[in-house]
Order: sequence, then structure tokens, then C-alpha cells
Amino acid sequence: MEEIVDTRAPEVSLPADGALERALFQRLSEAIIRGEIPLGAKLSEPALSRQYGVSRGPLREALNRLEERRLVERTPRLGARVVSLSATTFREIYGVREALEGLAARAAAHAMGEADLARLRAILARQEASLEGDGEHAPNALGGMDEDFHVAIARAAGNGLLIGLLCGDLYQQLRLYRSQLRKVAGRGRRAVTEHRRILDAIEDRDPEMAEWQMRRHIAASYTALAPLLGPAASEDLAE
Amino acid sequence: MEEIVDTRAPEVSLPADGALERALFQRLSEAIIRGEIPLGAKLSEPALSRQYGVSRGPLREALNRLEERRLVERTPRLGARVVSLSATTFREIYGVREALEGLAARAAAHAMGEADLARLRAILARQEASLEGDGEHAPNALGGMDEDFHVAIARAAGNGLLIGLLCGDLYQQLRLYRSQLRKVAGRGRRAVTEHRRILDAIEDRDPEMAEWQMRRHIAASYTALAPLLGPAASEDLAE
DNA sequence: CCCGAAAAATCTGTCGACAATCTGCGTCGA
DNA sequence: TCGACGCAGATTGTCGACAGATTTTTCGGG
Repeated sequence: MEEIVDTRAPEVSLPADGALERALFQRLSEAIIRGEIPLGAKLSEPALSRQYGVSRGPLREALNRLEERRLVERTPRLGARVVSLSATTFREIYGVREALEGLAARAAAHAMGEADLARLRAILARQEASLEGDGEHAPNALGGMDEDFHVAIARAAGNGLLIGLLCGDLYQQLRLYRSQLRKVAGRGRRAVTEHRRILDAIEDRDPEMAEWQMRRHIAASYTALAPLLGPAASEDLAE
Repeated sequence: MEEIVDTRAPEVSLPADGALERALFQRLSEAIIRGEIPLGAKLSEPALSRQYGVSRGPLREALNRLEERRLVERTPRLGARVVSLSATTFREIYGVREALEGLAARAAAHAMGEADLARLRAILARQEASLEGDGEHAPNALGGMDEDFHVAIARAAGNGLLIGLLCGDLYQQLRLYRSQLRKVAGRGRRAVTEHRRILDAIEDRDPEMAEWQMRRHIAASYTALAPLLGPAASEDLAE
């Protein structure tokens, strides 16, 4: 009916490698985690296609990858929707996280190189400095540094599969949950203390102690955060 | 060159739901695990498209999911290839498996229902019967029943994320490795004995013992299988 | 006979289009 | 007035086609 005007950019140079799908995946992932796309929102393929200026092909693949990462849910005919938060899922994440990060801490204590150790020390030093300097007025006392600490340990474990599972699947979901629970300030000092104990165990080359401290750290984090999702909070957060 | 005969089914009705992609994923997954597609083989999209009688769209999505499951590797310009086996990857799988299945056994011992328990007993009974009856002449003494046992425990753990990680990611890779190492007969009796110990611990509602037995079971399995991938065996299996 | 370069063929990444289906709304009947 | 039926709009799943790049083949030279 109406004139179909090609409003696309001149496309002087398409990336031409598999970058479009990955860029879409990353942008959508960030948009979901940062809350720009609300939880439970419907992700219409044509709408996103027009919004990001790409066709539906790469967008579909990006949505599929988001589904594998458990950031969106697809129902066969209804399309894709951003996942809703639930206390059950949160508990499951922390259960798996405790097992996997315990393994990571143990492996790191067993075979961490000096370079990774120095990086870990630097991260922890920054966390302690942030705590001393800023006092309490940072919204989340550690910012993204808590994530950095755990990622560094996962990487130092030298297990590619473990790194992929933690950084690819779990940490993204965890960021999603944390971004919705940002009123959680106060555990920063305790968390840094526990980080210090973990690092000490790794420096002592004590795998058992490192794993135990890590598991305890994660269990404590769950105990602190879980009540915020407790009584029917999942519904509140979903809508 | 040759006549291209359309060997597709009459297609009286396309499934019309998201079944094509899932069917392709399942068929390709089985083909790779059963060794019908050799390790390291290049997966040409047009060739598979013609072979399975579908367009490249769903096939691409299936390949993406296979990549997420770590059954194929995609390089930005070269296309998709079946993964090659390596002793390092095998060790990583078993490391993660020990952590996750240890969690599964502990959770199962903590909260396994009577129905799941009965199913687990039935599986173990079949394993023991298979060992008594067939003697030693089965190629892999347990067939697929070892997998069934571990899947049942994972399901009984009641952790959806854990089930997805184990059944979706790890067990598929594990089946790939086992299908290439099928000359491993002999550990069946020992494995069933260890399964019995795990089940006993679960029936006793002893989570610590269940986790410990499971981890020991998996570590023993790794010790038995790892030498087959040891000195430059990865190259042999890859090509 | 072997090596290097150009051209052809093939393949990946991407795009637009079509059939089948589901959602929402208007209309008709009880 | 309320509920059921039917139609229009939009959306998903799938398909064929095109631009860019890579690999292979082939041709010419040393």
C-alpha cells in the first residue's frame, strides 16, 4: 500500500563477519540486565529488528542464544519474553554457583600463576580501598568489583569449561538478579573480609580451605540476598 | 552433475511450530554422538540443508545450539566443524561433573521422593541383573543404563538449572567421548558397586556420604578412562 | 617438474518475502 | 446484556536469493 522507502543507513561497510549476531546478543543482554527492557516484556522480532536496524535472521539467532543463557524464554508460538525472577531460580543459581565456584577456588589454589595472583591482589586492594575511602555512600559498595574478583578466580582455575559455565551462564543471570536488588547495600564490608580469607587460602596453596571459604562466602551471600525475594516478591519484581 | 532428485517426504503438513529446528538439533546431535559424522568434520550448511531437506535458516539455528552445547565449533569465516576430542577437555568435563553431580547426589539425598527412589532402585536392579545375566560379553557392560542412573539422580535433585546443565551440556559431550572409547569394557562391575553405595547413602538420607560416594565414583571413572586419551591419543581420535 | 598467481566455484553472513497461526476486536444471536 | 463466532491485523517459522570472503582449481612461468 504505502511507499516502502528504504530507510536503512547507507551501509558503507557491513561488519561482514559473524559480528552482527554477537553484537546483537551483547546489546540485548546488556539491555535486559540493566533493566532497560523490563522483566517479562515481550520481545517482538519485527520491533527489535526495526529498532536495531538489522534483519530478523541475526536477531533470531541472538534470541536463541539469550534463551540458552536463560535470559529469555521462548514459547513455540508466542515468541520470546524476558524471564521473570523467582526465588526458586535464585536458589538454584546459588546452589550451582556454590558447587562450581568451590571447584574454581580449589583449582585456583592448586595452580594459580603469579600473574593471576597479582591481578587478584590488585582487585582485592581496590575493593578494600573503595570500602575505606567512600565510606558507605556507594549504592552497591563494591560496584562491579565483586564480579571481577570471582571472574578472576574462575579464569585462574584454568578450566575452560568452568569459565564458560560461570561467565557465560551463571554470572549473567546473577547480574540480572542483582540489578533488580540494588537496594542491598551493607554487605560490602563482610564480603571483602570473606574475599580476603579466600585470597589468603589461595596464597597459602590450601585448596581445601579455599574451596571451603568460597562456598561459605557464596552461602552467606545467598542468606543475605534471599529474603529480598522471599514472600511473593517474585510477582512484584516480575511486574 | 547427477540428477538432484527431491527425496523429501510429501510434506503434507509442515510441523509449523518450532519443531524443525529442534528436530534438526536432535538429529544432528545423535549423528555426531553416534559417530556417523566423524570428529573434526566440516559441517557445510548447504550440504546439510540438501541432506535434511530444510532450508539454511533452521539449520543455522540448530548449529548455533550445537555450538552452545559444545558439540561443534564455529570459526567466524570457516564455518562449523565437529569438535575434536582432547584429554584436556575430558579432564575439564570430569572436573565440572564431579562438582555438579556431587551437588546432585547431596540434594537427592536431602529431598528425594519415594517415586524417584523407586525408579532409581529399578535402574540399579537392572544394572545388577545385566551384570549377572550377560556375564562379560556386552560391549559396554551397562549400555546406556549408567547414564540413566545419573540422570535419575540429577532429576531427583529438584534443581532445574542443575538438570539443564548436566543433561543439556555435560552428558551430551560425555556420550560423545564414551562413544569413541567403547573398548572400555570391564569397569561395569565396579561402577555398579559404586552406584549401590550411592543409592545406599541416598536411602539413608545421608547427604554428605552421598556426595562423597558420587564424587569418588566419578573420580574413579575418570581414572579408568583418562589413560585412553593420554599420550597423543587426542590426535588419533580426531583424525 | 615444481611453484606462484589469477580466476572460478563454493560457502558464510545477511536480507526480504510468503504461508500458517495466534491475538484482539467487532458483530451476531440468545 | 452477555457469550460465542468470525474477521482483520500482526507475528512466528520457514524459504530462496544476494554481497563478501575464502578455498580450490587451473594456467603460466621458471
